Amino acid sequence: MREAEASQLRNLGLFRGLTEENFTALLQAAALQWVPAQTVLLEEGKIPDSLFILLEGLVDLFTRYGKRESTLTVLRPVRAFVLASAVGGLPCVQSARALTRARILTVPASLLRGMVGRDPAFSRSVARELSVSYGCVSIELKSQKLRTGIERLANWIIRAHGHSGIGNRLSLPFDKRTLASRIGMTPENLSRSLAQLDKHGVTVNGREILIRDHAALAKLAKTGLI
Amino acid sequence: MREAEASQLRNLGLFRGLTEENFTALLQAAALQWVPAQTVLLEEGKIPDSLFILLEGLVDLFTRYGKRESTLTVLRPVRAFVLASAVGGLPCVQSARALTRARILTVPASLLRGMVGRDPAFSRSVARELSVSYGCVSIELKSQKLRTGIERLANWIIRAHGHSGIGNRLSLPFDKRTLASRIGMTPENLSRSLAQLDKHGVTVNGREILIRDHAALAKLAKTGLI
DNA sequence: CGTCACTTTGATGCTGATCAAAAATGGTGG
DNA sequence: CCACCATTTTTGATCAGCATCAAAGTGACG
Repeated sequence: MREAEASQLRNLGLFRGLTEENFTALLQAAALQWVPAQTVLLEEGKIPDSLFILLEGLVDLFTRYGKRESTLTVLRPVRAFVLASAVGGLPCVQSARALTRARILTVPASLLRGMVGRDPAFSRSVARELSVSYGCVSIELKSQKLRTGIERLANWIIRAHGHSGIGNRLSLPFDKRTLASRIGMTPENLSRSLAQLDKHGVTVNGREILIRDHAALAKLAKTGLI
Repeated sequence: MREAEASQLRNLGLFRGLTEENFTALLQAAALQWVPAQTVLLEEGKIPDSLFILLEGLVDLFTRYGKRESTLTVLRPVRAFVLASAVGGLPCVQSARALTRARILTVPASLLRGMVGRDPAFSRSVARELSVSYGCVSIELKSQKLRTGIERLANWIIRAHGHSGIGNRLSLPFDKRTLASRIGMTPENLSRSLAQLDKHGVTVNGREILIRDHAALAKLAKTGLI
């Protein structure tokens, strides 16, 4: 593992409280790999035997229902995932696949469960991380129940701009089909909604998004509510 | 506190691993009360200074968005809630109100946070409880994104029948307006959907539900998927 | 027995899904 | 560098699901 990666891991909320000794043990037991795009990392319903940590690339957490499919969220580095299942020993509630080529670290779940019992600081971190995840899914659920498609889109753009925008510009990190699924609409409707955003201060050109009028967009998104 | 209540608490997954000493300390610091129906217990966005435990009655976890409102879930006893916010020290992502007269125990969040650091068994329980909650919300989100209204209704009936059905009968535990909001539809549509269920082996009469053909209902709900 | 809240029913319209097909895009090999 | 192909995206037409509005029916309770 590269130096930079180890220090990124160390700074991850989840591992910051870990003793040096436990952190070293964790790195010893962990496996590092590059996986190609579209690699399925784990499947819904299975109990994972590892915790996954995304170091580079994007990972899609999705679910299937018959022949329909929906992406629940797209993870960016550096981020641990399936923590709830790995620590709780519970079946995964979603599947995961690499959306791009991705660098993944896997840590044996048994090791983690042991550490949670022994290292109080770590168990606090785990509880905190799970709390944050819980909050994120809840917010997503609220968004799905209370907002219309274009409102969810506006919100997504504002949040995406918040972490990867440059000036008043934003470049879509993945294709529109995935974005549509992420937001909870069909690709056709996403296309139409993006066109509609012109009336709300946003210009779209391919994957490039220009936020001409941030206030108008925020008004559509009803930022502040929820 | 009554004997029965204390033992119910002791058997709650969250507290089962607690040392006798810590459990006693927790009871010492806790406050017990009856609250009337409609009491707002906590509001979205605030950091709760207590963990709540529902001992009797029903509690509605809901959210507002402008003038719209949606109930995210209805809790039954015995169940702890806002654990994520209380332990993580994070703002609540939903509001809570008593749906009926309810018996509520509150435990200072500071006490809990201390225990999470000191008692490894308890921190494991917290992590497990949070994992389960995370799973529940995720399943709810998937249901919302992938199922139609009547499918969600069928699923709700099957699950409700699972925990409070008697024979092939089920009595709605709260009014239809709340159920509609819980499932994610309008009261009008719930009414129509309930009527439609007749074609799927379910007879509805007021709050009484008769499942004539469990297989047909399960087929509609597509149990097994997800 | 009247009032009030809840529920049902009907009519109508919007939001978003589906189907079909054209247009744009991006990658590949000649 | 260009032509070709596959894939993604857009556009248009149509349809289903669901919300909204209005009004009638039902039931609980003082």
